[in-house]
Amino acid sequence: MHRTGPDALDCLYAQRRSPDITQQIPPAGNQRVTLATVARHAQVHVSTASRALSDDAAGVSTETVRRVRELAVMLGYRRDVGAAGLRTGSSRLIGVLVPRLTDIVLATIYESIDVAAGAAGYSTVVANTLDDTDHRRSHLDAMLSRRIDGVIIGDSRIGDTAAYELQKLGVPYVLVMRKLEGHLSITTDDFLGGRLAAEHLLGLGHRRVGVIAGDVLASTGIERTQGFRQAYEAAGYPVDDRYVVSSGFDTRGGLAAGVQLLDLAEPPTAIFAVNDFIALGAMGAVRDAGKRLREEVALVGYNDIDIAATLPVPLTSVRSALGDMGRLSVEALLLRMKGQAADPVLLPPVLVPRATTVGVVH
Amino acid sequence: MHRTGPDALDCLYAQRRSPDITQQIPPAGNQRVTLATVARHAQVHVSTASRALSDDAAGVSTETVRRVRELAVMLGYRRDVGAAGLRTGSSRLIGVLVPRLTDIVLATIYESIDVAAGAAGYSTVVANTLDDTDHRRSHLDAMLSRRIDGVIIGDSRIGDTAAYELQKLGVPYVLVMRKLEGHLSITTDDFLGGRLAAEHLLGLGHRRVGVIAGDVLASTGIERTQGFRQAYEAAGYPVDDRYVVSSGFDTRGGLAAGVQLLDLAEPPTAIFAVNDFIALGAMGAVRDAGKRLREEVALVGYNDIDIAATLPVPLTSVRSALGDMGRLSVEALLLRMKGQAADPVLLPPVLVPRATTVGVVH
DNA sequence: GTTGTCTGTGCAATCGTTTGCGGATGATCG
DNA sequence: CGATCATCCGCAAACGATTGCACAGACAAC
Repeated sequence: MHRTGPDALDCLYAQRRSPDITQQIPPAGNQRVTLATVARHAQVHVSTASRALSDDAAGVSTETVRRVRELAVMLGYRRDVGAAGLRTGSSRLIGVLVPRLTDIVLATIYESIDVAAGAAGYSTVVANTLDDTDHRRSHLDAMLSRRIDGVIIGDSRIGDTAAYELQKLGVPYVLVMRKLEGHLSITTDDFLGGRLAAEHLLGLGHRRVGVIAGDVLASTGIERTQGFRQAYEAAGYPVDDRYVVSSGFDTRGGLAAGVQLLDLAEPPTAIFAVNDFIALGAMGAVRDAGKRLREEVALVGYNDIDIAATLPVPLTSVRSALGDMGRLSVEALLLRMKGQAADPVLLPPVLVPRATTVGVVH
Repeated sequence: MHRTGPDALDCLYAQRRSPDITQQIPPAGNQRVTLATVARHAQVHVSTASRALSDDAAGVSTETVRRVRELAVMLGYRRDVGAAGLRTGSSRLIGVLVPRLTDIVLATIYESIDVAAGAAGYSTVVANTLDDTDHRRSHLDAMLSRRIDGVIIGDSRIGDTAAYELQKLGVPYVLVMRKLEGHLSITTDDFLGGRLAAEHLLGLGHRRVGVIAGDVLASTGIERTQGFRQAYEAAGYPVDDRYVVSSGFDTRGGLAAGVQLLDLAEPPTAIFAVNDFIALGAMGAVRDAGKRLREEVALVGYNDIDIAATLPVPLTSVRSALGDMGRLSVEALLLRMKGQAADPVLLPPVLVPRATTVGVVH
């Protein structure tokens, strides 16, 4: 037994009543039950069995269909979709590229993609690309080797070639969450979201504000920042470049960027973080600077993930319909896979005010 | 164009310079390049080409290997792993069952699984089972239909049949994160983790404590709770049943359970939440009850996810080596897939004290 | 010169499924 | 009663790769 625990007693605790779990018993002498097996039992040709089991059992008598299907379940037959795909040319597999699944936003989108794809009879494979070209390359290669039917790209960045490559290969694809000039994408209106955040803070009287802008190559961060700055400029309070810092999309990045902003000679009275995790990191920075949230530094996040509402100081955030994005991206992809045209989608965000910006929590 | 935004201008903003992105251009008149294509160009038989491209190009002259490989990349050949799998019987695919990917803990484990599997030449498919029998059934079915080579089960619950079914089918599998009596599992020592939390709170003088125990059917919640209660009992302060409430593993569940605990006639002075998301929800409950964290209600979480450290009030948490769990589960599964025995693993957790329990933050 | 070994290659079967085509059967119609 | 037609089913060829086996040629040993 592999022991790594500091306490042998505790290590033994778990498995002490289990006799032989380290060795898995191989299957009994049962052969794999294939279409031929079913056909043999039903006394029909394998081609007939295949037709009988297909969705529209055309050209097969109802009696035969009944018999074949009954035997199929009795024998525990399971169609080999790989073999079927070899013949039909379709793997019934949709690939999904995300920066990382530990980002709850992408995980949420992926969940809804998987549900929608499943409803349409497709399985999904997801790849963490870590916003890194090599990872994306190798994962995309692996997907193509499995003859993926279509790809949903959730990690596109400016200058990224994945979308172009798929276009060239003729593999249907759709972008979700992040946009890329010239490619079909299903996103929320990040520009508007940034503006909403700005208008909220403007209405509260904040004039000197900072922005934690996220990845400079991701359209989300770019457009949210643009929308925000544009609204502030229009109001007559342009945001100085020194008050806009880029960052990773995670807590760590938010912390570092928050520290940077609060270290300014004249620190901002409010911070707009283009994503809730960044905002969470910024909270840490505010705390470390010995300042109080809202009273001294207001904070607005983006996406309104679940935990935003239950934090010790609930976070004001711009809510985007993540589930809808996922679902709609699948719909668009399915259209393209049928060779039809699909429309880009821009979902409207909504600002949810909470304690990091306003006194009264509702 | 599909318009859902409240502002037509903003809707147009995104795609205004893109002429024809709704319609994807189908591939040019190029045929799929298959092994036969490469063989033809290299003027060898397809079997020779196959051997030349395999890892140990045994029985092929080095000159032929060179020529075939060169042509393969030139022609953009990509081996169809589905077709290969049909012949070899191996899909080079590992299935992963998780309750949900929006749970950062499982997402982290899955990430490390995917990395480790990738390094061994396997792809992974992940399924959200939502701790629901039907979802697990259908996802597992889909995986088996793709002739998965092995399964990593991260969502097992007491009474669940997935592991038994795989055992019966002879499909290699390993449990991760959660245990199940009689099945090989790679976990952290949850019992010890619970004890660590208890000892920490005992040392701080807390005598009347509550536990938010998570899912009553998941070994993680069960053992963490057991370890905790046992330590308190051993110290002479048994935890009354009314102070132990079960919950979902998410923020919402933690909030509800927290409210329940704080509504008791004599509310606990400290709460042990068996997972950080639950702790996050409990934070909300503490806030809603108008109490102060630590001073009036101390809080200990579990797993030490990234955000725990940067919260406005940083969360004391029991850290478990999530990445190691994922990696080790792949190692164990690979062993089993080779028909060898693998040892169960119990990784030691560590308590990280922070502001929700102790005054001095370091 | 026969036998033997070794190396490099081709042949053909195989994995499990789908599907175009044609044959057999029975019903319908004129 | 013969022609026409629909219905049901089997045959065999794919799909793209892998692999046991045979064979041809080179070369060495006896």
